[in-house]
Amino acid sequence: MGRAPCCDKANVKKGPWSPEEDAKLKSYIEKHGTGGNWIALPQKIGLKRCGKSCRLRWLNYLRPNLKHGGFSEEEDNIICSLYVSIGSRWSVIAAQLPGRTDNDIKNYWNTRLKKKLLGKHRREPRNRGNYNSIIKQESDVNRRSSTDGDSSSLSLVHENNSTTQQCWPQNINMPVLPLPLTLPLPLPYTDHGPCFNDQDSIRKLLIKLGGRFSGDYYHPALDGLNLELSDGQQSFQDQQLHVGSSSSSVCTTTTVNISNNEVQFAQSGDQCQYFSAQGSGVNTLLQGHGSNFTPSIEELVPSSNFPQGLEFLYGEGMIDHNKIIESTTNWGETSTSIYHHNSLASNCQGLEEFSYPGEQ
DNA sequence: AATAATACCAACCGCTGTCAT
DNA sequence: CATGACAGCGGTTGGTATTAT
Repeated sequence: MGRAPCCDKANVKKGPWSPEEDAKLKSYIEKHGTGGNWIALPQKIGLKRCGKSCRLRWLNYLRPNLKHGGFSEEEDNIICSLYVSIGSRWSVIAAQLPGRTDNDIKNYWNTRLKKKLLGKHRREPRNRGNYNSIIKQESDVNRRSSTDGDSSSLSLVHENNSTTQQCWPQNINMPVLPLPLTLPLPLPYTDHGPCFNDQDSIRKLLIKLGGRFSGDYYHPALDGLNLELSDGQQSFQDQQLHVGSSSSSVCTTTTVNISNNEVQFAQSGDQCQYFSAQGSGVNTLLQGHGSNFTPSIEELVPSSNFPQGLEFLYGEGMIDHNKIIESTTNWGETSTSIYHHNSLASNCQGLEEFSYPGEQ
């Protein structure tokens, strides 16, 4: 038996919210709170909206202290770092970015950051003339000062500091490999055919980008993108994982335990979060491992309870069953990020061997 | 100027987790 | 323990603005 619908769909308004509806919802919640029951809320207010819709509107738009658009470089860094670390756990990522909603971050990632990753020039932020945009501009306190800030993020600065090609955003710190510096060509972006939307492509890219995620750990086997290690090196403890940016004040410790068919992922620090998964999901998650794996990526991605879709970061056979993996994650270390090397030339190194599916 | 293509983002949908009964 | 209801989450869609042809 399926779940009953949360509302009478026939008598519920859908689509964009009007200013009047926003005002009603906002003033009611500010006065009375949600009452812990979103479903009943619209009736109390006299809105012909689904409770879920009210909740979403409040959380994503009307809630105080929300920021819209205008993501800073620092926020870009954090989003990218966390995406690499934990995948599309947008609510978790949003929790690290005050004033941001998961929906906002998700949209931002899907429409911009992913493309930045491949060096796709993105257009100037648009000034949409609708009602929401007006609100947005009003609340957009931290909008980037100019699109230069954005375009700079698209400029590749070689080690000689000369701007050369569009590549990885300048201040987004991506994993780098201990490779001789070779400037990659800009990655072509297209919405058609093999593209970055393909998770496998993303995985390949990030894996190639991510031969090392900790400067404290180095294995010569990682040189030249040889990511395989022998069986004996499957447990990593107390590896440092630096994520964040220089000005971030958030510091957490991440601990992952994989044992007894259970995965636990805990973070402590300014904000404490705890995740765990167990049962068949873990098996699914961990299945398919082989004898070879990539320790550096395992370091990078301490959470083995990746949600579906994150396994692309590992590739096949990179997680071992019943191993206990501990990793500390320090957010906001003095170094810029998870990826340790902060020159953009380095940031782009990993791209050199990246190729699209079907491409040589 | 008209049309098509692209980019962006608010909102919806459906699933899962949690809690009360 | 089973069931139902709700909250929360992530993926997806649809509308609209902007840009390209």
